[in-house]
Amino acid sequence: MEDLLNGDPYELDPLEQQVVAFFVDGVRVLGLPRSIGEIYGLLFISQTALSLDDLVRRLHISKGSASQGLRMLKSLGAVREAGDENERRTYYEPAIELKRLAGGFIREQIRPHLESGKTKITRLAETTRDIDDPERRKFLNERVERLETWMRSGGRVLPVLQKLLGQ
Amino acid sequence: MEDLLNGDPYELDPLEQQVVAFFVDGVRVLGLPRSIGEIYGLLFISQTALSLDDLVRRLHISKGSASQGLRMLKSLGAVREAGDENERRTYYEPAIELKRLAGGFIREQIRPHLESGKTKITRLAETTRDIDDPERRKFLNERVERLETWMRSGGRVLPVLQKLLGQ
DNA sequence: AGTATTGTTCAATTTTTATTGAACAAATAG
DNA sequence: CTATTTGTTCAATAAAAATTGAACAATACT
Repeated sequence: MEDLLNGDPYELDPLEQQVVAFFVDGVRVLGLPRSIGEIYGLLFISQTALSLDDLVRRLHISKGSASQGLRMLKSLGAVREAGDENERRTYYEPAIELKRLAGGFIREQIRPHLESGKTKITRLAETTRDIDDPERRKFLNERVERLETWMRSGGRVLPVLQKLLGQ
Repeated sequence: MEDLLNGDPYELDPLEQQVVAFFVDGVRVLGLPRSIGEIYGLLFISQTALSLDDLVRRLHISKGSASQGLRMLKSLGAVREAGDENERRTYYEPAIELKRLAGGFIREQIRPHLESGKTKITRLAETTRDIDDPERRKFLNERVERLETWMRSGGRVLPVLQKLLGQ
């Protein structure tokens, strides 16, 4: 409101835009909304911690988006609240260790699906038992076992992934 | 059209529905459309190869969806055309080796993004060089290096992933 | 006490993405 | 050659997902 004559002083400079765009693309690959990429991107390239209000003003996103975006980023361990405990508002800074980022993503977005997948396969195995035709049942059992193998592989891969990314 | 009195003989039985639902959920995690999961799911649980038309009739999806879905599944190496070269229409069967599935997904969906990411970071590094303030430039260089480290880690992880899933 | 500020929630809206179906091309059958 | 069958393409439509913004709660300031 207090910018007279000249452009909005909160506008992103070209480099900031480039970085934000980079992360917007990045999070889309992970299936996360663009606002997540914008927020993380701006934090990533900022030398100082930013408040929710800073993000709203500089990215031109709504308070709602910023609030929800920050919540998700916190749950992923991708941002943390900056020190200053006695400040009125809270400021955020990015976690930049790949280990932390990958770990959060695996924990929040991948593991739950793996778990629910295992449950569903168990239920599938039960349904398969009720099939009358023995030949059909044999085929189905093979397929269910295949799914179980997939899940086991998935379970084995995640820790390795985390180890490889954490250094 | 030729079903008299009774229900559509093409309707999925409960077990088929369960499997299809499983794959619909599965592909959503990967960021792929539900029709992909439906098609692959039905192929996965079918003892015989199915034609495009079979998929349309049994899943109640349009020819367009089936055609596009099969194209993507072929590009991912997740389905192949069944033998019978002299048949009029082509029949499809699923690839069920995790190695093949993961390999296709990595090749088609992950590697291209990694590559374009590297390119963008190179461009970022160039932009950073033009920054006047030396302190700001130093900070930016650190961040760009961090991104380069991430990409290197990503590049190192993929082959390991493939190896772990292939057995 | 009242008033400002900071942040959350969620129904309404917008934006994005997937799906449909009609038009079309290619290939085979009659 | 004409019909039919098989499959693709893509503009229009429907469905899903993200974003907004107004209402609200909580806390701090005067």
